[in-house]
Amino acid sequence: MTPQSDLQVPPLRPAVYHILLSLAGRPRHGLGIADEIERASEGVLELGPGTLYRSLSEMVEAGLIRSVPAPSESADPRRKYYGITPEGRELLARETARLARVLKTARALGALPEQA
Amino acid sequence: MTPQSDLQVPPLRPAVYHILLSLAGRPRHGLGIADEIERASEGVLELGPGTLYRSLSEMVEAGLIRSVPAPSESADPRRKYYGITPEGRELLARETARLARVLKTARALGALPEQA
DNA sequence: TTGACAAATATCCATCATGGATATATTCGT
DNA sequence: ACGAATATATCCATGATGGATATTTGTCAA
Repeated sequence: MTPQSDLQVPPLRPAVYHILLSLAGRPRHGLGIADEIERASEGVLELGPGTLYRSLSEMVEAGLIRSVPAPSESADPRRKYYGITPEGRELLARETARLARVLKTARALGALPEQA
Repeated sequence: MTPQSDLQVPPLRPAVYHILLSLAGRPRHGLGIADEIERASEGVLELGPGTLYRSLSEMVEAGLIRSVPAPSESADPRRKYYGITPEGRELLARETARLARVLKTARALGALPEQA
C-alpha cells in the first residue's frame, strides 16, 4: 500500500543516484548521461533505455532535475538536456553522506584491499 | 536470457553487500544481521524477512557465507549463525573499493555537505 | 509442568524496478 | 534526396523487494 520508493529520501535507487552524480558537473542529454555513467564506472554500471528515460521523467516530476537549453556547441536539436536542481543537489549530498558513513564502517572493519 | 544478477561480481545488490558487511566483524544469526544493518544505517535500511532469508540461502549457495557453530554465550538453539568466507571477504573488499571510487568522484564534484 | 507468549526461521505473494526489444521520429553524411 | 545512424520513448518479461503469513521452538511466570 505504501509506495516502495519515494525518490526523495535515501537510500536512493542506484540509477537515480548516478544520474544525479553525472549531472552534478554540467548538464547532459539522455544518452550522454548513460555514457557518462558507464565511463565513470569503468563499464561496471550500464543503464538500459527503459531505466534511463523512466528515471528522467520521474526525476523531472520530483523536481530533482529539469530541462535546460542545449549548450551552444551542440547543434543536434533531438537531444534534450537536463540539469540538476538545488533540490537534486541537496538530495545528492545527503545520499553521498550516507555512502560515506557506510564506507567509514567498512574501512573500520578492514573491508578494503588497501587504503583507498 | 543472461541472469540479471550474478551475486559474485559488483555491483552487489544492497542487501547482499550489507549482509557481508554485518558479518565482517563477527558471526551473527539471521535476525541479528537484520538488526545490525538497521542499527548501523540509523534506521535508513530495513531488511524484510523475505529478502533476508532468501539472500542468506543464495549467499550460502554462492559460497560467500557459511553456517558456523553458535558462540558459546548464546543458548538459544533456534538461531542459525553465519560467518563470512574468504570468498565473501574478497567480494566485500572489491565492492567496497568500487564504492570508494564512486565517493571519490562525488567528492571531486563537491557533492558533499561538508568534508566527511 | 503447563500454558501463554515471544522469537526465529521459512515461504508466499503482490508490487515495483530493471534491462532489453521494439517503435518512432529526426538528423547527418554522402 | 536517400540510407544509415542517433535520440527519445514505450512495452514486456524477468527478477528483486518487503510484508503477510505459517511453522516450529524456546522462554518465562504462575
